[in-house]
Amino acid sequence: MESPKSDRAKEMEAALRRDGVRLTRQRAALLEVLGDAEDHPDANELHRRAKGLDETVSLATVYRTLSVLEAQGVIHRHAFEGGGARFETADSPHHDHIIDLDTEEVIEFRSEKIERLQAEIAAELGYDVVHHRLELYCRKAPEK
Amino acid sequence: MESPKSDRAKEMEAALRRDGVRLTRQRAALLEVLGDAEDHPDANELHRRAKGLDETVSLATVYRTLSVLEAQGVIHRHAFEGGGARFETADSPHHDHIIDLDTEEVIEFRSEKIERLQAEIAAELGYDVVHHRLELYCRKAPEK
DNA sequence: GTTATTGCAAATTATTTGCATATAA
DNA sequence: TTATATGCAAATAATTTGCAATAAC
Repeated sequence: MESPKSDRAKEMEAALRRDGVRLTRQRAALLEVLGDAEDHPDANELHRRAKGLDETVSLATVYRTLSVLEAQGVIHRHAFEGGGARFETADSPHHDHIIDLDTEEVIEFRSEKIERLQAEIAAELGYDVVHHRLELYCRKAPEK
Repeated sequence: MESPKSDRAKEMEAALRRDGVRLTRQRAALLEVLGDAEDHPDANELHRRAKGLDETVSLATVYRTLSVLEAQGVIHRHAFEGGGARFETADSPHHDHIIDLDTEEVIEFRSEKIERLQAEIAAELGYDVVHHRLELYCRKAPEK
């Protein structure tokens, strides 16, 4: 096998068509790049990668398409500390993030317990949680 | 009583002096405003309030002073969704935030359980939490 | 009297938008 | 064909910075 992830690009493509959004050459390149991404790139990095597939993609189109995809719920936009927004496909179940302060690397995790506690706390204060943001800014623990 | 909070301004003043930072007229105004704030204002709002005490305070000085205070750990800077950074004095114990999506209002809460779980999760993945960010974006729950 | 601090205006960074042209459906 | 999308360059928004003037200590 070679690029098992391109299925994600196809799924995103389908979501666009479903909403009557035109699939341009530039968008196809961006979808491919998003589908292949194993990390959490920012708009600039996505632009850089997309240009590798189609030289004509402009940064403005990257931003515009990211907004469309986000509105469709196909990708998620994260505003981690420092720098601009970073993106990931929305096909994996909900999770929160650990950000390695030294490498900028992002690790995903999920905790049912924390999810539950959040809802409980909000409820006690008379609120419903619409969405949340839990980010742990971390350093590698010293060798045990 | 009238302004029981101004003690906070005095404490911040002391922190500045301790580090040999000069207490200018403009900084005094900002400290007063920060000390009196019961909410989580942004730089612009702080500037607006500070000008009420000293017409000569510029927005640039507000930003510069906020940076100094943050570096000293005297105030905290929060980057909630949408708009610019918002600030609060650092004298209350650590807490997280609920942001009311309809009013922009910020409610503070604290959960030992969540704090503990965060540290556990990070440890399992080989990390130490340096700091974190937990924000619940909420709407008022419908009447029971 | 020094040296930090100021206001102002210009610079930065990330992102958005107006407009004439190109293109997907 | 025709409305949607594009690239480019200019516009925003939040924040930072260079510099000559000013004011803390």
